Amino acid sequence: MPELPEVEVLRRSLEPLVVGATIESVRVWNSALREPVDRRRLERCRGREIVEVRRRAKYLLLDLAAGETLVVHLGMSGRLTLVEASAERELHEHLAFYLDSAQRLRFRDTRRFGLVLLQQTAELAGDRHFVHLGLEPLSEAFTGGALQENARGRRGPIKSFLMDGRIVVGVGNIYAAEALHRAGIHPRRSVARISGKRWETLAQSVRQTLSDAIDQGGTTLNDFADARGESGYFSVSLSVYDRQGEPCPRCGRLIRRIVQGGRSTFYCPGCQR
DNA sequence: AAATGAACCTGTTTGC
DNA sequence: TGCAAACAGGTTCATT
Repeated sequence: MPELPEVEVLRRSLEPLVVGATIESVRVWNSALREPVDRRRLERCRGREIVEVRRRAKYLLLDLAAGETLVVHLGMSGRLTLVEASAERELHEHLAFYLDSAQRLRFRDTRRFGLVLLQQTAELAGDRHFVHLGLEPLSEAFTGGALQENARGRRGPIKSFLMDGRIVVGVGNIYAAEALHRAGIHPRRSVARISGKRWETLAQSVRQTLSDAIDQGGTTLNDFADARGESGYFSVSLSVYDRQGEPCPRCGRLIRRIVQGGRSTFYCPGCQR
């Protein structure tokens, strides 16, 4: 479900709701996520104030007082929403943080590919989940030149390259397809056959696609929602993703679906070369 | 080293 | 109608 825009939308919606609140207790109903939830370690959240809400790649970071950070990853189907403390436990609600505001931060994740852990804030950069992560696509460092540099010695398809978190983070299956369409680049094109000029176009396309999606509240296909449970509406702006058989909004040719690395790829055969 | 495929898990859609 | 296969927004591991 959540790629960079969705996590950023969640971050922005959550920030004003929880910064300044103190976590009174933590409840874990099911610890079997992507990695087992460490209940004892999570107990350290008790009595801590949430001082900042940040994002790195697709990870949401809740900085707590006294130098520790709650790390949350939504996997494919995760949701993090703020509800009344007394609300009934929802199906697939695996854990929750009860706040002093009489609300609880509910983590629900149908497929359990998500992740929740506590880490020392100062140790985050070196944590195994973060140490190999590539460029933030909305940062100054993300340029066509940087992409081209990272592509040296590689020959694989550009779509897989864009989805490789060691190169650039936050771009998943939806936005890789959309950014390549925007840039006019065929998803199967080898990274060894992309000109310097087109690398710049691509970097701009990735940036613009992600920013537009954030502005529109993210993409809700099935169940993405922000901290208040609101859906995003970027899905109406999708040009190619899940639109096989429909006309390309730019040139009118019919959108095609292929499979790359076991994932669906959607593209326009007319304007993507 | 880079590229590929499979695995993790549950729910929904598609095809026979 | 019923059942099985295919598929879904991510990440990581094993194998070429």
